[in-house]
Amino acid sequence: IRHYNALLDALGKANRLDDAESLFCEFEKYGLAHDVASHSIMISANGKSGRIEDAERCFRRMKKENVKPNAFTYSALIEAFGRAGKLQKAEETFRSMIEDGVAPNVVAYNALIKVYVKRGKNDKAFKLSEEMIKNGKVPDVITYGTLIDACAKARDVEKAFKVFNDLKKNQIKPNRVCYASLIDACAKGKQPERGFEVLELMKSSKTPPDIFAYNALIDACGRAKMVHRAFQVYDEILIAGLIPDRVTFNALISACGRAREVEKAFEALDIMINKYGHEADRHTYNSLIDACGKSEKMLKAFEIYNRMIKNNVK
RNA sequence: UAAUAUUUC
Repeated sequence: IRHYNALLDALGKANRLDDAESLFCEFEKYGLAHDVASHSIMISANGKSGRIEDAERCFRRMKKENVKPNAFTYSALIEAFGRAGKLQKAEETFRSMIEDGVAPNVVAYNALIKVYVKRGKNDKAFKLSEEMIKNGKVPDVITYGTLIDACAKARDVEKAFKVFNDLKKNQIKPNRVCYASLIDACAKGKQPERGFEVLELMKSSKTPPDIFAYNALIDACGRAKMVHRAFQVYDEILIAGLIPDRVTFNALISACGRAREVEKAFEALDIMINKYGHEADRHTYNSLIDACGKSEKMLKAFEIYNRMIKNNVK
């Protein structure tokens, strides 16, 4: 059964939902009964593909087959509802989890916290993190990472650092995600210098910055219209032996746009395409058009727009 | 065997 579940999961992760569904239905033929993992995999796979109704259907099917959902199942369902923007259903799922006698674990809490953050309900996110402690669950690095991200989205730099300090107070070692989120908070809060400090902190904490951290820092420079420094960070990426990705260039182009440096934006575009082989995506086009607009190069903006349509970028 | 967080906003 484990091998079949693993196969189901692989199909789901390869976005081959129909194949996964077929295999799921053939279990009986092989003399296998679906277990809780089989069902959870199907819920998760459908949820991740944005097929929330199918995910719900899988959950009902599970009940019909008298297989008891566990924490994995509920977490997957909460995540699925969150992805679909259905906050109430996510909350409802969390409650029914408790009613069904399945104690929410850290992952279930984290999943719902994330839904709150996604919906901009930071108060509820923090409240739930406190509630989890009251219920004897220990927030993990993901809990803190999610909360730091919540602060970033609210542009609350001070609170982001406060959460980061809480994390350390609780003897948790911040990982790259936490650092990148913290830099993102500095970016969104327009405090690039603190972002650079966090980058240094990463280095001194034996957590070499990854591309996420660098990209967030480029964005920090961009929002402060510090184009030159943004490109310095880009150089540092290369020195660190990392490969700049499309986000790197999009952030650079966006930075140029904010500072009305259209020429530089196109230089970055050129390097992105011709040196790294990254195709322009909708963010790239957005930033380019924005850059042209800000510099009153409307003709150029229309040209880019047409190129975007031609290349079928949605 | 399955569930949760970060960058281009």
